[in-house]
Amino acid sequence: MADAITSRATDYSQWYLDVVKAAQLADHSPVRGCMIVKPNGYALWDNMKTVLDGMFKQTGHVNAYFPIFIPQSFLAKEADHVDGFAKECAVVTHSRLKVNDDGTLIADPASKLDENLIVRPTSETIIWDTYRNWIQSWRDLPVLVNQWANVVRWEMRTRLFLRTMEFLWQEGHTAHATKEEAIEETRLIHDLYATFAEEYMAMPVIKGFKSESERFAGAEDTYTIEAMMQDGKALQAGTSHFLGQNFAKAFDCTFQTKDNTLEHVWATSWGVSTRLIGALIMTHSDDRGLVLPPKLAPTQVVIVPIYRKEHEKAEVLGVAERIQHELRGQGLTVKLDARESYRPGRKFAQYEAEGTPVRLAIGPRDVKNGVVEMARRDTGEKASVPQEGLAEHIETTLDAIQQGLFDKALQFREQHTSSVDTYDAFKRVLDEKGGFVYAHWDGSAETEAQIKADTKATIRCIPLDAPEEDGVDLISGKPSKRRVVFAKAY
RNA sequence: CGGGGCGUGGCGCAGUCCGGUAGCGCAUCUGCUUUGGGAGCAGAGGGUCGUCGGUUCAAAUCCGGCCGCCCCGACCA
Repeated sequence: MADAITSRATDYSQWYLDVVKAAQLADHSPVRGCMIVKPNGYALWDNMKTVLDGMFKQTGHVNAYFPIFIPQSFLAKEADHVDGFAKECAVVTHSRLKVNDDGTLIADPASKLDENLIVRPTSETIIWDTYRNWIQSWRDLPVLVNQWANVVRWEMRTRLFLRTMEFLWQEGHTAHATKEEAIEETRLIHDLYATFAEEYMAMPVIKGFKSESERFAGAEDTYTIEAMMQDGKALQAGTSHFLGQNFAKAFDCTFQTKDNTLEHVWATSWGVSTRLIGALIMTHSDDRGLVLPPKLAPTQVVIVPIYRKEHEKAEVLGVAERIQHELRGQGLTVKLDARESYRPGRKFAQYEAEGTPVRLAIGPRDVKNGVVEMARRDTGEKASVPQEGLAEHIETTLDAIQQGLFDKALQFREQHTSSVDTYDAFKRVLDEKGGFVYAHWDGSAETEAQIKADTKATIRCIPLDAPEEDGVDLISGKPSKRRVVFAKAY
């Protein structure tokens, strides 16, 4: 391995799980491949949801909810969609159990369903079956609906947060009168996801669209945001799909236009999932545990009181409570950890593992001097700070942490991004350095498949901002107009 | 489904080769002393060793079947 990738990366999986365990985000459940999201981890998801939900609503979207069960026949209506999802569906075939004479339980043969139900792997089909009835006229459009839900995909191999059998997500499903409007919606959400990733998660992303082979099953175009994890592998963090009229045609969803013609509606769908928790962990964490961006951290500031004697305790806790009150008054989330069963050092280590951005320690010395000790999770820096004007100081620090995390992640990505012109160089860079590799591609599925077979790298996206540049395909030698991003991916 | 590995208190493991009736670390509980970087000491609780069968005076250990899990490949937000 090149020195560019730390030793941590060679054993990334173990390290990653250690971090997760240390922070008590989740455990493996008795149900294979499913996750238990513990309160700490769920608080993080809650914060992400709140921000995203606000962004959706600001852009005119509304929430709704559709059934978890999808009739099997629905799935068959869009050919590409079936191809993509048929192999990973949980199927409900019976409606009740029966206790045998010997005490064993079986699915009651008498309760076999007339038609199997699929546990949704995604909701396009049942939603478009519904939209057919909702949409009659151009006056009914657009439909801008989002759903917060769980979905199930029967994966062969799972990985905590990144690929679980059941996961939580939001899925937006919109219907429009024109192709242009649907594409505009697709791009709007794509931008929204990128903004969320960069401004809230402090995770730089590359915006682009997918090659045909990586496209969502049933989409005409898939826009993606791709992030780089600390081991140099790519993670698809969110996708926004332009579905054309595919689902409208499959589900016969038409509307009457102003010109009194009958047309199929244009569609989009888009989603992000609990995979973002994994993305956040793998982007910022270090060997001491999680590092959370202040804008999403469930607790932004933790206060650890330190004292020996009873009179010290009264003084210290008095100041600590006053500071907590002040900071809360400024809109910060603050936790005062006054547990007496644990010593300060242990608390320090605990909140470092949990990723709390700012820690304040207050002891008799600080009380006497009118200061507190402030420690930053991202840099580990500790400083003595006056109690006077503390809230402003902390707000400034939180902003600096938020920005610092983004800058650090961006710098890491740039250090692990290469540009190559020959297949030999491509293979060498992937092998020795990893990361993102910009290279020319002739647009053929053959080249793409060949590269994947040889190197396990895939085209992560065709970047939107890639400049026009003449070049030749790595393998075929055919002309190419711009570079695409290759990487090994999760 | 192919190739490897593993099932022993809540978690992580040793013991298996060479059978003798289960142990270590962490965690938990009690008490005392501690508290500015993961406390110390003393004591306590908790496991029919994945499962079924076989061999044996005796099985976590040997033999056979089954079940489950993990890692690597094909599938994937």
